[in-house]
Amino acid sequence: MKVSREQVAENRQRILEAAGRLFRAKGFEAVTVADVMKAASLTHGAFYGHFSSKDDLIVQTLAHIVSAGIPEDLDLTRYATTYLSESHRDDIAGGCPTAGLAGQTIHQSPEARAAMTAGLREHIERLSRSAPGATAENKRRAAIGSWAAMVGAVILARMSDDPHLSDELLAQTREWISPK
Amino acid sequence: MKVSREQVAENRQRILEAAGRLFRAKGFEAVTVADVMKAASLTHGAFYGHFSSKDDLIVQTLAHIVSAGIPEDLDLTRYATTYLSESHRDDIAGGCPTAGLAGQTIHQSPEARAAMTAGLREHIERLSRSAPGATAENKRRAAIGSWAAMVGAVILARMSDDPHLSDELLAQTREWISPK
DNA sequence: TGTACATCAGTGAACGCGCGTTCACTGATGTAC
DNA sequence: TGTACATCAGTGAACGCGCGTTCACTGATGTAC
Repeated sequence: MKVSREQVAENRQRILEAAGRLFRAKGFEAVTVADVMKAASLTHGAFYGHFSSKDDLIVQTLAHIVSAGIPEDLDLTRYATTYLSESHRDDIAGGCPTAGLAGQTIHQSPEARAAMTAGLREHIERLSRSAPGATAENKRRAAIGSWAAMVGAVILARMSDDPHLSDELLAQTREWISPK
Repeated sequence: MKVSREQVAENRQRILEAAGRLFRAKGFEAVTVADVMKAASLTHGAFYGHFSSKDDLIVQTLAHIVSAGIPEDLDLTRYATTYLSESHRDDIAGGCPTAGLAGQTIHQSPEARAAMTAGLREHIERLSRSAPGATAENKRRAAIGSWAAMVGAVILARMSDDPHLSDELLAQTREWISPK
């Protein structure tokens, strides 16, 4: 049955939201179109009214998700503390899309990589503003180095099946970034 | 036709080698059992004589690949320079398995994660020996922080579809790690 | 050392399940009068 | 404002391809005598 224009827009948002969480939690390939639609409380047939293909959904989801959740004005040290927390490590579905999806996006479509790259560029710029350093160049270097360490540490901490090593990765990276 | 014992062992090595390169290049899910066997110059039917399932192949491949390629005695700064080089970024199939597969191993079997964790633990220990710092604790912290940054930077550099940004990620992370 | 035969690694066809995608149909929406 | 009808978002069954896995068969290996 036909639904109202607002309902259509809301359904599309629900699909993107569900896809965002599922992709982060399980990875692009392990999530089926039917999974996403079920999580959005729709049937899978309706999918192609919103997106042209699963690849298209991936691109739209990344574009929808990457820029969300970065605070406009952030303090790098405080951000690192939150980012490298155990609760962020454990919240894969709701956590940083870069940590959750960057490794897999390498093997996705050029459009998907472009969406992630746009998010990365913006992320670095925002971090640069509050990064330590006398010159703009030093600030940018600190932003990039810290961001690489944060993303790497969360990925490794999530991968580790040893809780003690996982906690240590987060704590040591936190302390290693801050005194710099 | 039956083949000699040595041939069997050699075939198994070829399968693991081929799987290692293909998994890194394309990801676990995008590579089929037939792809791997073809790359090893065998037919797909022979696969189950060597491994009990594709999941089993993933575990065996990770165990085979993780500890290989780490120099016994390494200098952290020199290692970082090589690791954060453009040629390492571009050699996904032959490059570091952690950078290539850590993000996806999070979603694999407990055995696969255990194999990667074992490699990670060993890697950190080796890096700790040559890391800067007065105490063992400081050395270990530097090793973990540097390793997280290296892995993160290579993943982000490979993900970026902007060659300039990609090069910058490597160069800045290199410089950010060294002066520490 | 030579021969006969049991073993078993590899072959390639086949199976069956799951997933992306399509499509005829339904019925609420929203527009034309 | 009310009514009639065209539109079109969503439904759910169906399709077809690809992939993991199985299996009957082949023929070289390697062992027993």
